[in-house]
Parts: sequence; structure tokens; C-alpha cells
Amino acid sequence: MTSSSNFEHGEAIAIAIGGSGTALVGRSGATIVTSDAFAAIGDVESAVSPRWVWWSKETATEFVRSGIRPLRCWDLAAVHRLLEGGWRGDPGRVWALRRGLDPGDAPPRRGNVDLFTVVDDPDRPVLGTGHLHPEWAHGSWRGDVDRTRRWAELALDVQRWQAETLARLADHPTALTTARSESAAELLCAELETDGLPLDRAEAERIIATFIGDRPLDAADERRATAERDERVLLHLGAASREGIDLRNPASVKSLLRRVGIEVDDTRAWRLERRRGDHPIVDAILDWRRAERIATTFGYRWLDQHVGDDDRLRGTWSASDGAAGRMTATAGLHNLPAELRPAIAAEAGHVFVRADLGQIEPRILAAVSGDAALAAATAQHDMYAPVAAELGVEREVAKVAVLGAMYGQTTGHGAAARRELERAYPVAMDYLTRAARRAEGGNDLRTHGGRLVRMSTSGPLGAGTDEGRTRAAARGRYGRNALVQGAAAEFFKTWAAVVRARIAPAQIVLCLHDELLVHTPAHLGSVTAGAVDAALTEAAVHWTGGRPTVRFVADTAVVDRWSDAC
DNA sequence: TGCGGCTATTG
DNA sequence: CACAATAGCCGCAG
Repeated sequence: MTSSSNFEHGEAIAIAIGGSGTALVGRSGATIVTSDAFAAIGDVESAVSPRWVWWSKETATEFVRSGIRPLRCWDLAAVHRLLEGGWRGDPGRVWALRRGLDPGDAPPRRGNVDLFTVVDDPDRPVLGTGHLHPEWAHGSWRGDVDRTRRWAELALDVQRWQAETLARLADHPTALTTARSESAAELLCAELETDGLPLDRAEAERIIATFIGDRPLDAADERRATAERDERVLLHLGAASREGIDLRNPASVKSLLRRVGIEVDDTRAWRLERRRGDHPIVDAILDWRRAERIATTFGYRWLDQHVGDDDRLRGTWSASDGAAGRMTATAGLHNLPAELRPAIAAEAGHVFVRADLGQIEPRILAAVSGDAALAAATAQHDMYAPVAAELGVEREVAKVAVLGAMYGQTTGHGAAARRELERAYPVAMDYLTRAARRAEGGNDLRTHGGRLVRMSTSGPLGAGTDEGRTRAAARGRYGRNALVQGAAAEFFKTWAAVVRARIAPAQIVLCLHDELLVHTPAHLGSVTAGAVDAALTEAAVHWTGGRPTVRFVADTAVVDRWSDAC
């Protein structure tokens, strides 16, 4: 039996789960070292509900797999990504930043130790240079219980430094809040990976079959089916002109089209779409492309690789990847073709609560730029309606103009609407323009919530040449969009974290940039939907640091299948 | 075998 | 066909 009575309610407790023991070290100084990790964790969680401090999602996954779903955490790797940008968060880098060192100077792990090697003391985690001992960074802290305790103490040290650093971050007063929600998102990713997304396998197979036929019996059968699909395109050509045509090679498709009198710059679907009437082979190619996509990416192989015996679709989740810190997922979880979505179905006796944020990016722009006029427009469920009225244009024109402004669009016929935007919402437009200008010059940016968007390490700047100007303009669009998309991602994760905390026993099973899918017992459907909506208001308070200036809206529905409308 | 180009899907 | 992502196949360089 372990004793959690020495810990204080809600305090930060660092945890390191080693091979010969687990260490819990509280901010108050209370410490538990135990060989029964999960009894201790469960005990402490229910007794004092701490903010668990761990080095990375690995530990979160160990919690989840042991059936423990803690309320609060602090993920050093996730917070490191917030402070430093990018996707890396290994202990060596996290520690180097805490000590103000260049992570590139950290020594590599020793390969072959010879007579002349100076062996660092394996019991000391920090080298004379201040860098983390490479063996510790690689996991040697697991092997010895004293080292495991030391590893937890180091985590607590880094956590304090990260929190102080975020609290001092000028112009980003909500950065500490962001650190907590980013940590929660990382924990949520561990849960998403463990739980998976419920899938109706029979329905999935039925849909796949409509594109590429029944499941092939063997490799030869699969080759035969492939050849038959190819044939349905090639039969439109004469025996001579079909020689050497490879439908999987765009250049070959281009020459195929030339043989039937169709000249195109490239063979993208939207271009071919316009030439449908020119020759029946165009239709055949477009059908072939759709089937080929299912066959290669979302077919029986995909099903076998990513759907478990429990009929759950699983992929790898990242809480903040890429430019602006959006969540990403593999295994098709973020780009599943609409045709396959009817296969995502709640289990028997369960329903989904599906919730979509409405017009999240322009609402976020209104909030982060502090544009009172644009913020006023967010009072409407459809904020493009008042914007269109203000600009004196059709709703669709207003929408394209606003999106174009956020993406940095330079072409198109929205020039007049663009000038009206500058007049009506100068504060928001200035926010975007300043972000673009700074990014063009290669200056790093930070999102509203404090995430660093690195512009300084993305290659040569260049300005004098055409190519240099093109690259600078691309950087400008990238930076301009990153501040909106990144802040939207932070808001979404805040919402997801609040939902997660409020919906037990329901579970979030999918996060998709502005959409949540929650799996819940059928009798709790409407209760859960209500909690998801209420969480939006709560998230807005958290994300703004207490004073929401814009209204956020969600469309929420209780459905059986993902494809069912909100 | 690794990488850039092309293509598809999604928000 | 702007901004972001994952992922497949092809051709080509090493």
C-alpha cells in the first residue's frame, strides 16, 4: 500500500516509470518510490488529482494502457515544442533549452568505448558541459531506482523553468494556459491511439467493393483485377496507340490524351473534369483514378493494416505537428474519403456526438487581432452575413475575400472586396499584413497562445532575384496563415481538453482540426452533446484568459454514423 | 535506396 | 487549386 497523504491537492508531481521502480516527486518535496507503479498512480490520482509531469507522451501511453486517465498533466516535450517551435521534443533538446545550451553541441551516445575514452559518471545525469548525459537521454535512468528518482526530479526542475519562462513571455499572457492544453492534447493523442475509431467492417468492405470489386483471393487475382481496371480505360484506344501507355505515369496519360486530340498542361482531376465531353476516355480516366486511389490507399490492405480485431481504426497521433501546431494523424484518420465515412459507425448500444466549430478561422482572427468590428460580426451564427452587408457584396464574395486575406491570396477577382476589407476591418487586416511582412524578412513569429513559428531556419532569404522574391512571398503567406491556423489549433485543443474532462464515461475518438467525434452510450447521447456545447463556452474563457471578445459556435448532433449530418 | 514531382484525399 | 496535412507511385540520381 502506498501513501499519498504527503502530497498536496493539485500539486505538480513528476513521474518516472523505470524498470526497477517508479518515482513520484512532488513540488512540495514529498516523494514516493515504489515497485507497484500503477497502484501508486491510481491512489495519488484519486487522492490529490495532481498535475502529472512527464517527459513525453510515452508515459501518457503507459497511464492509458494501465486504465488510468488522469485529469491534468504537463508534457515537457509538448511545452518544449510550444517554446521552440518545430516537432522535436527529445529529453536532450528539452534539457539543453532549459540550460540555455545549443542542442547541437550535445555529445552523441558512445559507440565503442576504447582505452582513451573518458567515461562520464553514469550515475550523474548532467555532464560537465551542462548537457544531459547521452545514456540518460537514451533511457539508462530506467535501470536503477535511484536514477529513476533523479530523472523525475529533473523533470520537475524543467517543468518549473518552462512555466516561469512561459509566464514571462511578453505579449502572450495565455501562454501558460496553452502549455496546459497542449499537454492535455498530447494525453488525448495517447488515448486516441489506444482507443481507436469504431468502424463497421462489413460496411467498409461493401464500400470498397463498389470501387474495386470483392477482396482478391491472392496476388494473382489482385493483378487480374488491376489489369481489368486498366483495360476499361485502354479499350477506348486503338490497338496501335495503346502501346506503352502507363496510366500510373502522368506524362504517359498526357500523351494518351494527346492521341485522342486533348491537350492539357497537367492531368489533375479538376482540369480533366472540364474536358469530360471531349472524349469518353476522359470519364474512364477519372473513374479509374477514383478506383486506383481506393485500391492503393484505402482498400483491403488499409483495412487489414489499420483496423484491429476489435473493429477499431488506429493510427499515430501528434498533438502539434508541422507549421502552426495542428494535430496530425496517420492511417487515413484525417483524410478519409467522404465515400468511406459511412463505415465509421458507433458500436451497438452507443452513438456518436459529432460537433463542428463554425467559421473558426475568421473568428480566431477577430480575437487575436483585437478587431472590434470583426468581433462584432462573430455575434452572428453566420459571421459572413454581417461582413457581406458591411462590404456591400454577396455573402460568397465576402467569404472568399476573408479566406483569401488569411491565406495571402494575391490573384483572383476579389480585389475590390479586398479594399473594402481593409476599410471595414483595418485592425484585422493590419495584423495579417504585419505577420506577413515579418515572415517575409525571415523573422520568427509567435501565435497568440505563444507557439514559436520558426522562419529563420527555412533556407536562404534572398530578395534581389525573382526567385528570392517568390520565396519571400511564400514565407509571407506561410507566416500570415500560421498565426491564424495556429491560434485556431490552440483553441481547438483547449476545447477538446475541456470536452475530455467533462464527458466521462464518453470518449473522444476523433479530432479533425475543427471537428470532434465523441463515442458515448446511447442513453447519454443528448447529455454528452450538451456537455460538448457547454465546453465551448468554457474553452473560450480559458483560451482568452477570462475575457472572450468573440463568439464561438458549434453545430452538434447525435448520430449513428460519421457521415450523418450535423 | 532516397528524393522530388505529380496526384489524390481531407480541414 | 491560396494555407495546412498524409500517402501512394513514378522517374531519376547515387
